[in-house]
Amino acid sequence: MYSKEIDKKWQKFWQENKINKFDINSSKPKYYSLEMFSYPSGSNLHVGHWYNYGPSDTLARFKHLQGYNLFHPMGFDSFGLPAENYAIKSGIHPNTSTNDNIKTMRAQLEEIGLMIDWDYTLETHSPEYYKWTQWIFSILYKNKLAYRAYAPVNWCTSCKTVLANEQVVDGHCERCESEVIQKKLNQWFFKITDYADELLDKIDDLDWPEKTKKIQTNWIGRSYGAEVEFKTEENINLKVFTTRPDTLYGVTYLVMAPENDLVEIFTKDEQKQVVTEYQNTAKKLTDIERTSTIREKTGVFTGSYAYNPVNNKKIPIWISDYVINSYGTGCVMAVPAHDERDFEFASKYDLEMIKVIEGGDIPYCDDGILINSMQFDNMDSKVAKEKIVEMLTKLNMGKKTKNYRLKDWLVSRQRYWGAPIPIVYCDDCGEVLVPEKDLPVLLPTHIDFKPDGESPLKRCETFINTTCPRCNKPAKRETDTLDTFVCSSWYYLRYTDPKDKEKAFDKDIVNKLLPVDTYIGGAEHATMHLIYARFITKALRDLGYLNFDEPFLRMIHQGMILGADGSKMSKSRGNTILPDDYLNEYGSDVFRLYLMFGFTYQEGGPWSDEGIKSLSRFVNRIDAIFEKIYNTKYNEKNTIDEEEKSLLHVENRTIKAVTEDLEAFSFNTAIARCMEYINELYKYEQNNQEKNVKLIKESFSRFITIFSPFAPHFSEEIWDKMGNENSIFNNCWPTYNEEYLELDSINLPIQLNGKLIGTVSASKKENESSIKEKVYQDEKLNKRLVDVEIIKVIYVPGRIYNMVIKKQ
RNA sequence: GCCCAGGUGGCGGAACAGGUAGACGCACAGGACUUAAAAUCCUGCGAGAUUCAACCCUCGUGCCGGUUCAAGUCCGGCCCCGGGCACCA
Repeated sequence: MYSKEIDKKWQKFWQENKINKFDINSSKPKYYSLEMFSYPSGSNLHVGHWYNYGPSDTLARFKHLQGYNLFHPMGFDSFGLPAENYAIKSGIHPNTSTNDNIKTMRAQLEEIGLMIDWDYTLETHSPEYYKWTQWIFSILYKNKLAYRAYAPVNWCTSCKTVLANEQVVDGHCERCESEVIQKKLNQWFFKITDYADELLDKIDDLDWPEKTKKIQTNWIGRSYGAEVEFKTEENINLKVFTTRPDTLYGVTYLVMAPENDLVEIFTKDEQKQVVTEYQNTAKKLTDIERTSTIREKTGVFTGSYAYNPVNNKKIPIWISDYVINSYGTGCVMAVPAHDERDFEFASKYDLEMIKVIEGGDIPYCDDGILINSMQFDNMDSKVAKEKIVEMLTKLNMGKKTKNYRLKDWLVSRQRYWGAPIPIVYCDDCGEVLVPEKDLPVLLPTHIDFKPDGESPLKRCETFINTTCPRCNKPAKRETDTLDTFVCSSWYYLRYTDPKDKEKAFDKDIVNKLLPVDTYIGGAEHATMHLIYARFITKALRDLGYLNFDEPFLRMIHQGMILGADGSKMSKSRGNTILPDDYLNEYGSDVFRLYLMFGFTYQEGGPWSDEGIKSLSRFVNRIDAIFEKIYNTKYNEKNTIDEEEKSLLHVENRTIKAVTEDLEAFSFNTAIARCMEYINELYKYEQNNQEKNVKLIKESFSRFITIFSPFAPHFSEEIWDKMGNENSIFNNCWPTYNEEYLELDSINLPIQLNGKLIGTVSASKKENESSIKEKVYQDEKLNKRLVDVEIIKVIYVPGRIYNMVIKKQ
């Protein structure tokens, strides 16, 4: 009987016999199977961990059995806020708690029984790792892909740190859900926008969930249009970005964001007071208030005018908070007749509207035929867009351009538990990069953690005070640390040789082992980790450190396991499922089998105690039939008759289906096929007086091999009991035999006008007249065909025989 | 508001490329074994009508319509649920 003791027995065996060892020099084709690494939390593994790592281990073992040189590493994303917040509460140093947690977590991961070579592990908080995270920063810095800027940034009032745009959800912090406000600060950025086009264009090549690709596409948000310059009274060229240059003759005013630096220049004395008041009001609004589409639009006139480059029309310059300063030029040309927002604004302030596209009521926002546009009249919008931009280019008053929603990645954080940014500030030399030989810039260990809006490192004199690497005079260190997403943006590269002391990774080794063949992890990383990792890979490629374009060829998101009540598991609801409880009762394999069988992997769903019981039953059923077959003296025969053919048919169908289902991450149907085989085996065992024992044993042996990735401990135990010397994982994945895949005869559905009226027994290749004969010979079918006129017969061999009759 | 997924028995979920809807499992019911129960094994199990009994008799994949010999699957419109973006000019 299968139990937790069997898990332990084989986990020990695998370790002692180095069954999970990865050999970089193997001549077999590589398969890099990766799951998103975890944050080492203090509590035990939850169902989510099992659901991520269990099924993906099945895939990994399957690939190993198929003859691939499996690379399946595991590590820890160990920098980050939870450890620091815990330290603030408990006084326990993050380094202590993190190391303890990793120890616990690794022991728990080993209890799952994963095919992992723990020689290839990493912890992002160790100096051996973050030295190279700092190195990544250095090479980006040297190549102008990392820069420092004074800019408005997102500030989490509770975490007391800045956040990247990607980490702000509905105006709230992605982690703690506190309100996020705007602050102007000196911060570090990675120039991800340099890669906007490639990140977007290469999405098509990825075998990722369509949804995730769509989210990234929208996040990057490329729009094509034109930059148009409007000369102002002050003889300054005011630039705007528009996707609708075809509506240029309909521009009746310009609007700038209130915080735009140019506002001051255009504000006339008599408008100074209202403008300043408006700017102050706008500043006080939170992002949520300001970007709410329900809010009525507001704005004020600056007092200045500009001239439309195409017809010299004099138009007023307004400011309004419906314009976003960080997108485009922070100034837009307003066409109230053909834009809903401009229409709303113009209606409120009684501004002029000029219709330039033929169509329905204004605001008419679709493309159409131009009117009131001089020589462009009667032209279609699509053509006019090109022609008008051509003219602007000639006039030197505009050009074709594109804009992105994506902004540069803000990577600095005002927190302690992260990789220090390797920069020193010197009074003489300014901003100086710490040279590679001085890396890592170590995090000091004795520190006061209280968050006060500045990096806790700012209070650590021994850390701050240093000498300038360039001139050797006293200098001060950068006290911000790197976003933990920087650490996780390159870990899949470090895995390939995590003990390398000379470099972050070896070019030849990463080129050999990467890209990752399948990457499994949560869908919530679509606009964060998954976009950052792609960017870092592309940047490293361009800097000559590797030669592939994309880190993750295939991506799968696991769903979420809910509580038995159908809602998200939470302590407050009391619907939490603790894997440990079930592990003791049923063993790892049963727990893993249930997670694979009970849900669609990408969907997840509610937990069921009855459900896991059924998988325990299934495992015992396999055990029981195995014992019976191997320990009973049967009346033997050695012929292959109908019964044997039927067993072989189900077996080969199972091998084929399981192979295909695993490729498609359809674990539930794969296990269903295994159940069908066992059911068939029971039938054979019970219904036949004489048995082909040799055939059953061979068949079962192939079955247990394909079952081993799903239930590795149990299968290894059975394999051992069968008298095998080697591990079942030294086996080869069985291939199916075409001969037994097809049955001699099937029940061919017979239809009348597309409705089923019965079946006849036929072979898959039987000709039409033979089927017709069988139909008329069948009493019940024949009865239905009296007095009807068959107009047409559609016969798809092996599929359907449909007779079309005249309707009465 | 826009974009993307999804809606199938009492339940979890299957269904290749349009070709027997409901695989496999749970729950339930009946039977075998047992002194009995549990466990195990076997059988049945979408709804309805009809029937001594049985049946491929009718209906049925969120709703309405269409294409087709044939629709869970394709097309058009709508409803609901989940996710993403949200004044991006």
